[in-house]
Amino acid sequence: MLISLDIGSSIPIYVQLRNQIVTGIGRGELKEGERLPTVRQLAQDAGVNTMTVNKTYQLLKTEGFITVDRRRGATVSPVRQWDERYREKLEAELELLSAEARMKGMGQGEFLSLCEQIFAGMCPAD
Amino acid sequence: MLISLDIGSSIPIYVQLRNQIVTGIGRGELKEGERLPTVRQLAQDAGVNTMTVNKTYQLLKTEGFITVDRRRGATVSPVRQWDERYREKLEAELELLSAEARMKGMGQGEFLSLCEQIFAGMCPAD
Amino acid sequence: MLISLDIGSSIPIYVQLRNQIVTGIGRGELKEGERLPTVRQLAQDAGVNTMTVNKTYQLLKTEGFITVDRRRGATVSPVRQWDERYREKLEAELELLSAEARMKGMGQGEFLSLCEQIFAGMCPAD
Amino acid sequence: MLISLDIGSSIPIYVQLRNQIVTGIGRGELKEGERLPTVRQLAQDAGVNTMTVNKTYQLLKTEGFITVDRRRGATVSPVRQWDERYREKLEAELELLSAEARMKGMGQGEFLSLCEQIFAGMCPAD
DNA sequence: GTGGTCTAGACCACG
DNA sequence: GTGGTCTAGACCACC
Repeated sequence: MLISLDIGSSIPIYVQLRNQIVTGIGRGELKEGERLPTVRQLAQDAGVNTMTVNKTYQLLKTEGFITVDRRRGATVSPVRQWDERYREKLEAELELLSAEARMKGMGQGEFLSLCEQIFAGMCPAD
Repeated sequence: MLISLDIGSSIPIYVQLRNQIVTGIGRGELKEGERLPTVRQLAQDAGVNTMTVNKTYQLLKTEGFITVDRRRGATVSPVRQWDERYREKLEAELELLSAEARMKGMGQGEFLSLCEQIFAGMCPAD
Repeated sequence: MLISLDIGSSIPIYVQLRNQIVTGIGRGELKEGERLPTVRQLAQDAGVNTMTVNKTYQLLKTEGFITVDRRRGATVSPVRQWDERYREKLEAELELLSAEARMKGMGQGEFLSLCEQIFAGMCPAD
Repeated sequence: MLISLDIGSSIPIYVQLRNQIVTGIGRGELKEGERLPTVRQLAQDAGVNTMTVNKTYQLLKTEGFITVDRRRGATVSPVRQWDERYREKLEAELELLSAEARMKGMGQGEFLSLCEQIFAGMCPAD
């Protein structure tokens, strides 16, 4: 998995890391049950402080995306059924993206085909 | 337009305001050329400082969503064609949303029908 | 003379007007002794308040670029010798432009040929 | 780097600061990758509020002249190739300066030698 | 330690 | 009456 951070972005580094790992899992680069790099390893690869990676793993654990075991390290959790709060959050974010796309002159067909292309293209193995 | 802020959210107030205004425009509650509330008015309605609203308007102006005129205040800009940077930003955000949806157990059909429902439902007048 | 204002620019309208008139004179579209439009005429053409145009003419008068006569209206003043204050102002502005050009990756040759092209091209009649 | 502000100037303080920093970089007093003073430090040195300096840094960041890193503060960005919008802005400003110089009785030779002297003299190390 | 955000209140330029 | 700027001082997130 390749990590590319955007220093100078307003998004905190630990959130950028979290997003890249989530995307990596979605893409199938990291599969269910597979181990994530150790905190120290990832910190070295990404060139950041171990505290930062630690925060990322704690966040992913809280969100239910990974399991942290003292012996086996961090592993990808199995897929779970969504809850109502997630659904609302997703809808709000899609609404914002849709509004922006409209204001940038993007039509419905184009927007939806992009959504399909990206969702379908993430994980060809599925 | 109703404004609801989540104090205590990690998202800065001026970004929350920006998002709500963008969504409001996308929904058709604010149309092209229409005036936004004055800085002071919105500040009072939302219960925040004028500088916070000012920051929001500056951001929207930089993004090309509104025009700020010394005489008439802020108005909704006409739709513009997107550029490459926006496209990349949109793709990255959709990829992240798709990955999260997958990991929450959401299938492609469900995800896409949600996208369509939200995009189509924004602005019934179109 | 064509006037094009950029509403939403941080530059005040009366300064934009002043700049366009100065550029117009430099280009030779307005010659020494020639009359400028009346305040009301220019205000109508540019779609601004007469007070704004008035302010522009007062500024140009203060700078010595035009003469305002109650009977003949505003006319372009003859060329004058520069003073030390103008020289310093010009140098400061050129230094800023040079610094920006350098940081945008522009070389000396390119910068100077642009200067020459613009200065020479302004007023072919000279 | 020495900062000298003109209180009472119509140019906002945060723009004056921006201009002086840009000129400083152009002069070679601040080199690529070098750190700028912290917001608080510069605020104290210049005798202005931290928010004013903050605004300056935000502006420089938006313009691509500096990078703001949560860890190391602000650093001078590497030189980038200019885009079309910058070119147009530069041309408009040079046209205005040329017109003013003409009306002040400055000849082409004198104007161009001044341009050369200033551009060449900025950064002797190059 | 850094920058980022926010407030309350003030003053000013612009039109 | 509009937005733009600035201050003084505070608190917070991030690393």
